Amino acid sequence: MSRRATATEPRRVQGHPVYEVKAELFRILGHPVRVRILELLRDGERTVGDLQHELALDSSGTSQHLGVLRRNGVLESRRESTNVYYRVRDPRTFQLLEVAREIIGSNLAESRDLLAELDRR
Amino acid sequence: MSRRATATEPRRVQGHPVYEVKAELFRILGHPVRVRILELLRDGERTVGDLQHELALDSSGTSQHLGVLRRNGVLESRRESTNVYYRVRDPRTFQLLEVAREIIGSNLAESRDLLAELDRR
DNA sequence: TACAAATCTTCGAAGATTTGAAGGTCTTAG
DNA sequence: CTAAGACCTTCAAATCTTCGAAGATTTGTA
Repeated sequence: MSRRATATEPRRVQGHPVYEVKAELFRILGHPVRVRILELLRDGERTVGDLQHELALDSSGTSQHLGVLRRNGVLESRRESTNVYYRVRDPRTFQLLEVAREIIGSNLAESRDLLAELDRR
Repeated sequence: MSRRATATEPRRVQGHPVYEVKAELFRILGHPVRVRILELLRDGERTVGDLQHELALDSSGTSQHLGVLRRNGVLESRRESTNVYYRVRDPRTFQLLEVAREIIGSNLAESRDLLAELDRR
């Protein structure tokens, strides 16, 4: 035996242990505007102006959040004359949103049940 | 027609629109220590001291991160004499980690392919 | 009761993120 | 070439998060 059982070397991605990269992905998704952007992109690409309008944000805020998502590989964009179209790069990103919704849904159901329980006394 | 097409009222959970609650869940998961805690709990409950040892953290840091996860409904705990055992409340939480891993995996594969592409010139 | 072990809380400094304002770049139409 | 539209960047103030030290609680045991 050359190692203790608990001292497993963590797998790495681009020099960072995987759990850090995962955390970073979640942190990137951890902003309401960015979640909404992803939801708006569920049905396909959209221009910045279009998103900006739906989000009721200014140009700066919209660009900044899109930039965070693009630089971190969640979104990609293409330019068509003066418009820039954004889309989600990996469709599994939507799965994250979907699973999150499910978890939230049943958390809610549980609190409802708990409240009903309390009422009954 | 009583409303414009784009002005849909957002669904709400505990007074917050769903996209905010989703973002919050992701934000909670968006810290390397908290991701590791969840990974350590994949095979069942663990005591605080045990986690603390694996994370190589002090008691304060461990408690604080566990507290964040518990207060937000990701974890739950039970006490057995002086030990507190933590476990993940909803197994779908692991699905989030799993999907994140897949996304990260293929992002990595893509960059590898891109680099190979560049090499070939 | 007094003590030790395990866990939790509080607090302030340091660090990271968000926001909004201002201005910059790029592209096409005229 | 110039103007207008669409998008992006920079910057500093405000806000939020993390970290570590110190101490408080809780529980079982002598």
